[in-house]
Amino acid sequence: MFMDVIQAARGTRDILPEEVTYWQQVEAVARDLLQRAAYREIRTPIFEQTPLFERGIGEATDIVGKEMYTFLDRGDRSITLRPEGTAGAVRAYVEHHLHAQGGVQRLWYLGSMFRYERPQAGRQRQFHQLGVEVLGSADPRADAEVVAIAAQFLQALGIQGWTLMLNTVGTSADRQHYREALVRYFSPYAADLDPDSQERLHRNPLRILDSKDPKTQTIAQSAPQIFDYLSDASRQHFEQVQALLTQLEIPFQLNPCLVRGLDYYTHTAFEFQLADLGAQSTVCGGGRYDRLVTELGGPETPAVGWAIGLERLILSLQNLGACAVATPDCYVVSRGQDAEAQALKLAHELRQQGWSVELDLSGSAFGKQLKRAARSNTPLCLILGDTEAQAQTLQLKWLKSGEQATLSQLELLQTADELKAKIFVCKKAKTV
RNA sequence: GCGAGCGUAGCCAAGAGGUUAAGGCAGCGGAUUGUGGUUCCGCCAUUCGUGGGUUCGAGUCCCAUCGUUCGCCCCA
Repeated sequence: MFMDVIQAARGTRDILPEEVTYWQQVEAVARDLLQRAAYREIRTPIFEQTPLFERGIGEATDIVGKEMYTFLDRGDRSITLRPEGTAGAVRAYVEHHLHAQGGVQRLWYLGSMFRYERPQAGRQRQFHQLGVEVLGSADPRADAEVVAIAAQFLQALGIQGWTLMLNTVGTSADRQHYREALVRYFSPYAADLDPDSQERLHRNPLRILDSKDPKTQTIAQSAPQIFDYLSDASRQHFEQVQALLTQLEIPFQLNPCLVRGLDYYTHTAFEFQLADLGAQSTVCGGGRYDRLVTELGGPETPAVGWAIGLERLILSLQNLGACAVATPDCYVVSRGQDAEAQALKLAHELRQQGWSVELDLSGSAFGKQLKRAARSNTPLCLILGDTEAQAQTLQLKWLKSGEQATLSQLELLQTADELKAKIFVCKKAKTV
């Protein structure tokens, strides 16, 4: 090439047509499932005022501390590309007084999120999340419903072998007591902890629990458990969630080390993990966040939700094998000026009747065009040459059997519905 | 942000300082000037991510830079 080719920015990537098939499948399954569960889609801006995330996610979190795409716009406002979806959804909920509609609001969203991180497989700077939020219910059934929908979603996509990790982080009061206990427990071992954990001892001792350092892990094994520091109400909530999941036959694994990274979580915390994703095994993370709505200026509103990382989900889906690609109903081949014009018109009219039609534009020999028709996997091929153009006819060719007949163009359009039924049968036979 | 590996055509890939840069897939053209998935033939990188340097000589060595992959941190 003559010039340097400009590449997609670091941590971003193009989703090419072949892969888009997977995205469409995921989106279709999500829409269907969420609609059946009475969730309503919400679309919020891709950027927000920076303080929304600072307040909502928490100043001390890594996301706010070092991963946000923040910049000043031309009016000197601090703007941030959303690093997650919950803050924006809750902001909209508060701003538009959705709580005034009363009852429970079930929302879902799907879109791009942005975090300034080192890219890896399953981790981009621009990535996509599907998320749900149930606002206005403190009932453990809401926690269970949300988890159940995530499980159903994975199941509907044919993803097996996930592990559901479950924990509770209690209320902020519970957590405060627990935190103190952890500091008391870990302090004598401070010198034996890995450097990261030493640093966390006073800043965020809960995080020490999921350190990957072997020595730290050994020490953490006998650390006090959150379960012993829960209030009766918190404990009861967590036990009910577990009972409900058991009743729904959703297997889970209690993981007292599971600590979610965002400040707003209370009570239930959970993660769905997939074995085939390497270091980025968490495909879905969520939990209850009873304090966030008031934090953002709304009325006291308990809430629970999750987000699924679509890139990771699709990586796993691709490991399962190919996704069915939609093939056209028919492929139109033509040669010669009149025939080419008539073929274009025919394709146009067939599409108007609901057909999906691919028109060969190459102008190359019939042999080449037929070759392409065969490769396109379509059941039917229409052939127009000079002879057909003059007689206003066409050759109708079934590619699998090779059976071919002459038909007037008018006749084709009149019997399009019957033919379409036959095409449907051919396609079905192929996919079986 | 830290550590390590990698970067040769649209894709996979040989190449280990000596020079016309293997091979396969895909693509395009032809054998077959109006009929398909086979076969055969031909074409398809003045250049090895980019920029410097070492050398008589660099895809091969060195440095930088960009990208990518893996791990850490963290998260979806």
